[in-house]
Amino acid sequence: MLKLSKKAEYALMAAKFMALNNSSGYSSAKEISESYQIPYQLVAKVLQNLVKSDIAISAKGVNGGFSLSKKPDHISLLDIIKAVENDFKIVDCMQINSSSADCSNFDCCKIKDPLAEIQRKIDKVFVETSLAQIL
Amino acid sequence: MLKLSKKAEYALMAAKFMALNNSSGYSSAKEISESYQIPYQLVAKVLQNLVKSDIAISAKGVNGGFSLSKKPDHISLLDIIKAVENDFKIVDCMQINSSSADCSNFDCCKIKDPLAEIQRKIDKVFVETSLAQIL
DNA sequence: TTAATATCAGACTAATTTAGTCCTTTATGT
DNA sequence: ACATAAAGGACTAAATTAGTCTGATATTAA
Repeated sequence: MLKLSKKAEYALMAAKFMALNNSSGYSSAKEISESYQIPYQLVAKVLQNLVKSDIAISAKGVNGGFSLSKKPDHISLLDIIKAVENDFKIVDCMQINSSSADCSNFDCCKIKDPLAEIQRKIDKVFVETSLAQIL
Repeated sequence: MLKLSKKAEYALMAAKFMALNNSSGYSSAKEISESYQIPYQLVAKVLQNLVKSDIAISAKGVNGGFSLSKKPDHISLLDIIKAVENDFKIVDCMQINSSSADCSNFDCCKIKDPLAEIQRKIDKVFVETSLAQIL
């Protein structure tokens, strides 16, 4: 537990691939899938998520593919991970608008506030590391 | 994802309970389960794990239960979490003795080393927070 | 204008992990 | 003896994650 999902891993790898191969135009899902041995359909989904989050741009058709929309040092690991994960929280009640409907311990929980602080520190780790730093 | 397990949450809550009720001798699994609305069997397991990791001591029989073996400021959140989780790693290959048998990307993975650094920072967050700080 | 390539998108299935339960045994105090 | 409580293992249920399938749309090149 406290594990990154495969989607998050693949997103980081795909982003790295695009950063390294930026000069040669678009990188296709197939290319990335083959060179990193990642299931094609999965990495394709992940790349689409990156596009939706404005981390990458895409081009359809022959010679199409994906390309980063920003410089690697302007993309944090948190940007990338949040593009593919809908909840990057150590406990459910860290979600915005969380209430007692989401957690049976909501009202009697004694560790919420300390965990919020932990959450903040973890976010910080991922915000402070840029894609450029993992190339 | 990147979520703490319920076991980890319950372990933190149970540890906090024991810290707060230290003066009144042993805290039983039943007591903790009822006051925090945690399934009895689960918190019992978690408490047994804390004993195995020398974070708590136990006493069987009437008036028995569990009690912290150290002062709260000498117990880190990582101590508590590791007592109930066997892998507190953001990716599988951070496990000791990990090899290409555990990850199909082991050899071609380009994000291993950077993630190891992230892992180190996350561990630091949990090591540096003591049980005393969440009371 | 047809064929090939590639993204987009959603539903679906399979696999794995996590959460929770049940049952039996062992120990201890009254 | 009896009630209480931890120890421990096997098991089931629920939820999440990983991966697949199918079809649509857009673009380039022959």
